[in-house]
Amino acid sequence: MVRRAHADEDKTARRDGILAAALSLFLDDTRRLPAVAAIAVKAGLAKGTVYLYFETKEQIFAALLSREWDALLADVEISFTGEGATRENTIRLFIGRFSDFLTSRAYFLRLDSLGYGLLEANLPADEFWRFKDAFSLALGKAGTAVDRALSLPDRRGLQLLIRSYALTKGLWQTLDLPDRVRGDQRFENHPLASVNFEVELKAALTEYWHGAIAQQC
Amino acid sequence: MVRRAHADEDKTARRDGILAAALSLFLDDTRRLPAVAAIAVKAGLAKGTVYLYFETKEQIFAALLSREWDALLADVEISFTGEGATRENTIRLFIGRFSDFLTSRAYFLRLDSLGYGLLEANLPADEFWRFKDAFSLALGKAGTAVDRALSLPDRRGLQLLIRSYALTKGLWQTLDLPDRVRGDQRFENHPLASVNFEVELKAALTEYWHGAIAQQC
Amino acid sequence: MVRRAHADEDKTARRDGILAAALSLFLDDTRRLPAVAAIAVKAGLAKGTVYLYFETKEQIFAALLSREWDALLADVEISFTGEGATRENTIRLFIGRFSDFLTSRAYFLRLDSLGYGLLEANLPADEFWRFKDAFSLALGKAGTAVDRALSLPDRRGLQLLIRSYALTKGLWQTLDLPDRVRGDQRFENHPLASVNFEVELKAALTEYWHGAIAQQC
Amino acid sequence: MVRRAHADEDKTARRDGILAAALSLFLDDTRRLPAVAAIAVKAGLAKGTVYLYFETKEQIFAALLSREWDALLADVEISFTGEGATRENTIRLFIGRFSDFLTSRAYFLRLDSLGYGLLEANLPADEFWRFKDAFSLALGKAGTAVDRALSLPDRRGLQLLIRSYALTKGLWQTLDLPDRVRGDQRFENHPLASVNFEVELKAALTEYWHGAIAQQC
DNA sequence: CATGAATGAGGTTTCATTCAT
DNA sequence: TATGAATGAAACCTCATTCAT
Repeated sequence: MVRRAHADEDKTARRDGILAAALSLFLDDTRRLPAVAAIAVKAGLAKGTVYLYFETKEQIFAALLSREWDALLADVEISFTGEGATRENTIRLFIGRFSDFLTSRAYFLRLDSLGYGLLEANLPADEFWRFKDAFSLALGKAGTAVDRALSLPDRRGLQLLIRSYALTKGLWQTLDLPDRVRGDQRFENHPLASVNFEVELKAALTEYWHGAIAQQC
Repeated sequence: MVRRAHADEDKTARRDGILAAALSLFLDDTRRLPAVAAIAVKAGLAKGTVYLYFETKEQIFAALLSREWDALLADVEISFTGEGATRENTIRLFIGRFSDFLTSRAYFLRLDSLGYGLLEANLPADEFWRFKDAFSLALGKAGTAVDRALSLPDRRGLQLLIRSYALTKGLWQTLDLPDRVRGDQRFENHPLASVNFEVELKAALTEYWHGAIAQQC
Repeated sequence: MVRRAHADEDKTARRDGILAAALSLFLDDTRRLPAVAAIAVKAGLAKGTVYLYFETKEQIFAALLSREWDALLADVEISFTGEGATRENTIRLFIGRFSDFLTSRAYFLRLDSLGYGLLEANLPADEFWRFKDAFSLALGKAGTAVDRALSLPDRRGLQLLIRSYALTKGLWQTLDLPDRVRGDQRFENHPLASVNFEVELKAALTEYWHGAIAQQC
Repeated sequence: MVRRAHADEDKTARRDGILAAALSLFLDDTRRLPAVAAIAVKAGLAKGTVYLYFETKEQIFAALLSREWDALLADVEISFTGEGATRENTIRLFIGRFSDFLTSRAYFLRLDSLGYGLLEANLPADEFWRFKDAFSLALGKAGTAVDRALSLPDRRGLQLLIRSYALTKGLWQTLDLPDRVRGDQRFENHPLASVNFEVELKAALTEYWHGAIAQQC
C-alpha cells in the first residue's frame, strides 16, 4: 500500500511520479503512447490512482509536453535577454543553447512529433485549449524577446522561432531512425548514415538565421 | 465475386485500385490510417483480397509514399537540370516548383508525417529496405543534380535538400491544424491563426537557401 | 470539515441528509442509481462519511424505499378505516387516495421498479430481512384493515392489495417511457402514445376491484 | 476452430447459438446482463465473433425479447381467433394459454423486467425503434383480434391486453424472489411465502377480466 | 485468385469500498 | 467522527490478420 498523498506537496510528488513513469515508458517505444496500466505499474500505483491525477491518458502526455515547451521557451527567452552582445553573438548563443536543450532532452522532440496526431485526437477540448493557450503565451513572450534583442519589427521574432522549430522538428524526424534501422548493415550506404542530429541541427539553424537576418538588412 | 486478375496488368490494376482506395480514405481523416476493412470495401474487394497484394496495412501506405517521393524528387531534379540559368534563378525556380508540388499534393506531407511513426512500426524488414533504398537512390540522384547545377561540392546538394525538406515538413506539421481547431473561436488569438502554409513555406525556404548559399561564397 | 455528529439527533439529521441527496440525484436519472461520490458531494460530506451511515450503496435506497412503503401502506390503511361508508365508496376512496399518493410521489414507483433487481443484489442479509419484515408487518396491517372494512375473509385484503400494487407497478413500467422516447417523432404512432398513467391507473384499478369484489358475492 | 458459417442457414444457427448462450447465462443471474466474454465462451466462439452477429451487447437481449414478444402475442391472437366460443370461454382460454406460456418461459418476464432500464439505456436508437415498431405491430394485431372476438369497441382489446400484461409483470416482480430468499428460514412468516405465481396469475387475471368485461355491459 | 467468417489481444475508464490520517 | 486517497475488478468494443471454403 502506497503512502497516501494528503499534503499538496505530496500530491505534486505523486503527479510527478506518474509523469516520470509515463515518460520512461514512452521512451521505450516512441511510436505509441504506453498503456495506462503500464504507467501505473511503473509508478507503483493502481490504475485507478492514475485517474485521480489525470482525467485521460492523453492529458498525462499533454502535461509532459507543456512542461517542456515552457522550459524550452523560457530558455530561448534567456538567450535573447543578455545585454550588450552583438546581433551575431546573440544568434550564435541562441543556436547553441537551443541545440543543447533539445539534444539533452531528445524525448521532447519525439513526444512533440507524436503529439501532432495525438493531442488533437483524444484530448478533451477544454484541456486542449488550456494547453494551446499556455503555449501561445510563452511563444509570444519569447518572440517579443527576440524582437527586442535584435531590433526586429513586431512579430518577426515569432516568425523566426516558428521556422526554427519547424526546421528542428523536421530534421529530428528525418534523422531519428529506430535502432533496428541504424544497426542494420544495409543502412551503411544510406545518405543519412553519417549524419548526426546535433551537428546537423546547428549547421542548418546557422544557415537559416544567416539567410533570415541578412535579408533584413 | 470480382473478376480474377491473372494477367500481370490486371494485377497491377487491382493493386492500384487498392492504393487509390487507401489514399481516398486517408484523406477523409489524416489523423489515422483507415481500417483495412474500409479500404477493401472502397476498392470493391474482400478484406482477404487486399492481403494478396500487400503483406500488411502499412505496406499499402509505404507504397503510396514511395510513389510520391519518386515523383517529388524527379520534379526536384528537373528544377536543377535546366541550362543556362543563373544560380539565383535556379533556386527560385526550385522553390516555386517544390512549393507548388507539395501544396498541390498536400496528402503527401500528411502521409509522410504519419509515416514517421509508421514505417518503422509494422513494415516487414525486406519491404522496409526496398523502400529506403529506392528513396536513397532518388535522393542521391537529385542531390547530384543540385551539386552540378550550382557547382557545389560533393554531397552538399543532398544536404540542402534534406534540410529543405525538414523545414517543409516541420512547417506543415506546425500549420496543419485540424478544422475543429481552426474553426474554434478561441483560435483567433493564436499566433498561428493568420499564417498560410504556402506563403510561409516559400518565405522560409527562400531565407534558408539565401543563408545556405551565401555561406558558400 | 463538517461539524461532527455526536448526539443521536445529529446523526439522524446527517442520515436524512444523505437520503435526501440520494433521492434528489436519483430523480435526475431514474435509470440507474447515482454514484456514492455524487451522493456525498450533494450531501456536503466526504465519500467515507456516507459509509459511516450506510453499509452499502443499496442500503441507502432500501431505506428510502422502506420509508415510502410505510407511508403508502399507512395511507392505504386510512382509506379503509373510515366509518359508515358503503363498500363501493370505500373502494372508490381507496383508489383515489392510492392513485394520488403514487402520482404525487412518482419516484417511489421508479425506485421500487429498480429495486426489483436491486435489493436482491447487494443488500447485506440482515438489512434485507429487516427491510422485508417491516414491509410484511405494514402490509399485513393494511390487509387486515381491508378485511375489516369490507367484511372479507381472512387474508383476502392482503391479496387484493398485492394484486392492486402489481397492476400499478406493471402499468408504471409500461408507461414510464423516457423523455427521449416520448419526444421522438417515431413515437406518435405507438399504441402507448396517448395513454396517461394516472387516468389509466384509476381505470384499471376500478376494473380490477369491480371484478374482484363482484366475485365475492 | 469453429466451422465457418457461410450459408445463410449456418449463420442463423450461429446467431441462435449466441442467443441461447446469452439466455442461459442471463438465467444464472437475472440481475445483470452477462458479459459478452462469457457469452462468447458459452457459445464456443471468440468474443469478436459475437460482434459479427450483433452490434452491441444489448442488441442480443433485444433480439431475445423481441422473439418472445412475437411468440407471446401470436399465442394471444390464437386464443382470440377460435370460432363459436362464448365470450366467457374465450376469456378463460386466453387466461389459461397466457399463463401457461409465461410460466413455461419464465425467463421472458425476467428479461422484460430488466429490459425496462436496459433497452432504453444502451440500445442504439435505430435498433431501439425497430424493436418498438415490431412490438407495436404485433400488439396492435393482437388487440384487434380481441376486439373482434369479444365484439368490443375499437382499441378496447389493446387496453385489456396492456393492463393484463401490466398485472402479470407486476405480479412476477413481486413474487420472483431469489432462491436465497425463498430458502431462508425467516421467509416462512412472510405474506408472500405461500403464493404461487401461476395460481396467483390466473386468479388475478380472472378477476380483472371479470371486472373489465362486466363493466362493458 | 477471391472471399469473408473467425480470431483474440489490447486498452480505457468507472466506481463501490477500504483504510490511513 | 470525518476525510478523501488508493484500490483494482470489471466490461466493452475494435481491427489487423489468418485461413477454411
